[in-house]
Amino acid sequence: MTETVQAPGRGRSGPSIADVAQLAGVSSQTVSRVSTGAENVRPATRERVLAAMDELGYSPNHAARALRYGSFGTIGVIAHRLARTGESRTVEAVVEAARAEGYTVSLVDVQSPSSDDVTAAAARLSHQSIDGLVIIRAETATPASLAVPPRMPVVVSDSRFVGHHPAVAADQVTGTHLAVQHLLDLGHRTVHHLAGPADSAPAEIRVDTWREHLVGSARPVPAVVRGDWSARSGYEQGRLLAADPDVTAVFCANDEMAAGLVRALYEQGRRVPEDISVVGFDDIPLTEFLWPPLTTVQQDFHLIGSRLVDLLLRQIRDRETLTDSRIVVPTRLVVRASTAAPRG
Amino acid sequence: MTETVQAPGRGRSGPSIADVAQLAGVSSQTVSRVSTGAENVRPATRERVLAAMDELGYSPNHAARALRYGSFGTIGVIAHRLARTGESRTVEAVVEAARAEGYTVSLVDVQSPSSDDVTAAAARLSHQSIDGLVIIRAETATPASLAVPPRMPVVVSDSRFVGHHPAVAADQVTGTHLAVQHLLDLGHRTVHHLAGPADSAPAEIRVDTWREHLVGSARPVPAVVRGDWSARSGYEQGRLLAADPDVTAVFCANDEMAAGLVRALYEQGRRVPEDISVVGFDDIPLTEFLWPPLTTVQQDFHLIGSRLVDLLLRQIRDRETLTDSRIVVPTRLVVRASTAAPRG
DNA sequence: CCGGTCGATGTTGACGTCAACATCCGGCGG
DNA sequence: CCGCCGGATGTTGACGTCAACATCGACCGG
Repeated sequence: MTETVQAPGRGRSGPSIADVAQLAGVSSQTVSRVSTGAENVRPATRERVLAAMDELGYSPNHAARALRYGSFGTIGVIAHRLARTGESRTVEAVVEAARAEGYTVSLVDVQSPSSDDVTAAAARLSHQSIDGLVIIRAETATPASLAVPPRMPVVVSDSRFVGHHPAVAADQVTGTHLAVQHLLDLGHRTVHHLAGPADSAPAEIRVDTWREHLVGSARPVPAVVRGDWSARSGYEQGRLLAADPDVTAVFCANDEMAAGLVRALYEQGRRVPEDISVVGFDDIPLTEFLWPPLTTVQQDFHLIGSRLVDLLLRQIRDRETLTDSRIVVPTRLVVRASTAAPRG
Repeated sequence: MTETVQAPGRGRSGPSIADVAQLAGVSSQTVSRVSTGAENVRPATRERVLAAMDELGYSPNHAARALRYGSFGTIGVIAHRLARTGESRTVEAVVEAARAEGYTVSLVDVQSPSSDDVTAAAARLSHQSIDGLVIIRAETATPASLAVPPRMPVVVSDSRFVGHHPAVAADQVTGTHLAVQHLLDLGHRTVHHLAGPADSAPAEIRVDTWREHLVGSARPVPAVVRGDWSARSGYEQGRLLAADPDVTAVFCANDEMAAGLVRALYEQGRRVPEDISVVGFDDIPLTEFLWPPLTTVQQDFHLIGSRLVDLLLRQIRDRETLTDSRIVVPTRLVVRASTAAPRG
């Protein structure tokens, strides 16, 4: 397709293999052998070539190698709102795992997690010579409408894509069950839910699981309250919930909203956990040092990141077709001080 | 699964310009013209080529273009501990600004911010065909020992590199002065400092500025207390500080340590701000919703990121030499509820 | 001393793209 | 009716690298 004009070439991109060859008085192929670490080069020759490389500051042109090899040593990562806790930790793990395997990472941050934006980003990245693609949180995208270039290995951190693309996802269902059951076990009659935005897939999984659990336990199901993941939205919804005397336990879809909620509750004179118990989700580093320390569902973002890379590299290296693969990374409940039995 | 039958002589990389040309019944050069948006192609021909591209799922091979043009449309980013607030927000801004200019980002996360690791990462990235390099927080690296490939445009988010590389940095000096002066203005006799690790350049700038300010104001200078940026380290140091009755005001080098510190103080029965005032640094999103909401020095990571890209692209596109450039991004003090006049 | 062998090194071509130049065609002025 | 002109399209070669094959030379056994 028609593409934007390239930024004007940077001109000479340094010395080439030929320059080194000339300086060392050998053929370019010998230089190539040295630079790829081939065995069959006399030590004296190798020394001479290395010296020439050093003198000229030579380093191999990756574009040429990529062209020759048909592979780029690069994986593309599409993320949304990179600065968010889960995203940045997952990306960090992906970058780390990729490096351990000798790959670099090309990163794109999409404005919205919609099919259109993700598809566009995938197209952009595939122009950028990548060997595979990691999509972190496709959120509002649907398997049907998300298009990735044909033959491009892909992994998605979203279990809805099972059957379309290999997926790695935290076990949010179990995590949610644990959180809700924990609150019921403490004696709460029911559990309110401060959910993430409705266009987020993980948010919806948590809502659905929360509802199922309550229904399955024959408890009343309160109306869902919505935030947008931010602490501020948690604070705003908290002000409303604080006014409702029926609320004794709130399961929040992430820790930041939980933090905002807790503050709003305090400001309205409702103590945590004495009056209202609160559970978060994610276990971000600060959670333990909030007041009170937050009971939360821990997600292992680091493991998710490295599994994503595992699965992608299996496709890239072994040409495996893994569309049905699904790796579920366990979650666990970390009980701290924000939950307690209801009064009376 | 059986792997797909290889088209003769081709690996995983998709159809080439030649395949499209054959299908459309034109020469490869005409396809190239269509794909670069050249004007001189008859509309009917263009249509035929576009249809062929579509049918084959063609997209240009970036490695070949990069080789041809000597430019890659990619900038390299070296970060340390990507999941940290400042880093991830800066990287996000860099990615966003880069995309707006038509560049993608290649990301490396180094294990340690030392000269050796950063130099190695820079070498690795330069093998990866990048047009320029952004180094976020070189921390323990020194200008003398940090080596980047010759002719490679570089920007560093660290003012110590002025004179070696163009730099963009938050105005930490002013931020620190504001924080310390704010506490002195409230009537505190002096201000303690919970610093970051000694091998971090920003941490040292804050220490030095804090000390200078106290000396300049003829106040006693307490011993520096060291954390490692984590909330846990703030908590641990907070337990010690809580035992010292002379402590009435603490300036913390980041918000996370401040959060840990506040919690430790509470646990030891010292209230914030009634007994001890606390100031943080960064203004991370949760700061406002801690209890009490934290007075802190706000850094504009987003602006830092976009300025880094500005400065880098000026070098890449215009071949400008900017080694003496330095952009200082303002910081400001956000006063919330964790600071007050000392009792009595 | 000679053919043979094997390791070191050189030569050629191809990866996909695109700029420069070459060619081809229709139309138009003379 | 011819030749010229300009736009559309085709052909060639080069970007830097490396695999495959070619060559070269020294050493070895007979």
